[in-house]
Amino acid sequence: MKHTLETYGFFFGALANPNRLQIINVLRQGKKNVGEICEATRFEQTMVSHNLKVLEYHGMVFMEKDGKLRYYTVNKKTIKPLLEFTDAHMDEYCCKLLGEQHERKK
Amino acid sequence: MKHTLETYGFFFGALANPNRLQIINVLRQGKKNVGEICEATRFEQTMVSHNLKVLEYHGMVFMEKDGKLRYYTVNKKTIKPLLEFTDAHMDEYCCKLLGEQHERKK
DNA sequence: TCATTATATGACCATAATATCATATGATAT
DNA sequence: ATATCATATGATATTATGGTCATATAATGA
Repeated sequence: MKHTLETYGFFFGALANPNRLQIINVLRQGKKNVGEICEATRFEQTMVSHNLKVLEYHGMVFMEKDGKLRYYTVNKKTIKPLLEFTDAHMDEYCCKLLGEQHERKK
Repeated sequence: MKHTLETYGFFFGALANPNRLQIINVLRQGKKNVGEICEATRFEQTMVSHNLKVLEYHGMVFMEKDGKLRYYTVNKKTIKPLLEFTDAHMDEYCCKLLGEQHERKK
């Protein structure tokens, strides 16, 4: 751990939100502008913009202007292995626990 | 992504807290019981127990009873590469941004 | 059995995160 | 210059998270 604990916490916090994860997921299919992300997710534009800002700040997505459009791409180098790795962990440890006690409140 | 977005979000949320990260960090040195974790972190016992529960739920730490003591170990298989990977990402993308705009409120 | 030590649990309050609403900026075209 | 479209920003209300306090459980020993 080379950085402060706050920095790590902040970083993981960016991934701790299902809506942001859905945006990431949509971007894994390829480059998309904000409108396309809204369409794919059925999220409001302002919400998407706010969350893209968080993701961009943490280097999880990159932005590229094209006229009045802004295209976003996911940082595959980071996101792909991070999620694959998390998948593997969940397969082994997490899912067998879900539903036991700690069920997240709706 | 094989699991629900909520599950991933919940998982990363467990890592989105500096105190939990500090507990993890202490456990990386080796197996410790709750009292030893309190001593090492200077955290209150109840706070440590609450946070250990979260970490254990997500398979990030394991627990082993020994008399009235409960020893915890970190799940190195998951935590070590996850943190190393995050380090590498931060070296490249994150730290150069810190302090620019999104500084976390105190 | 009772006392003590170690740890966990539940309730509560303060703080932080989040989506939404209203509005602003920026780019293009007319 | 103004209208329009795409996106961003700021404020606010609501919800979620987290630490603390009080208390419970569990194990051991006297």
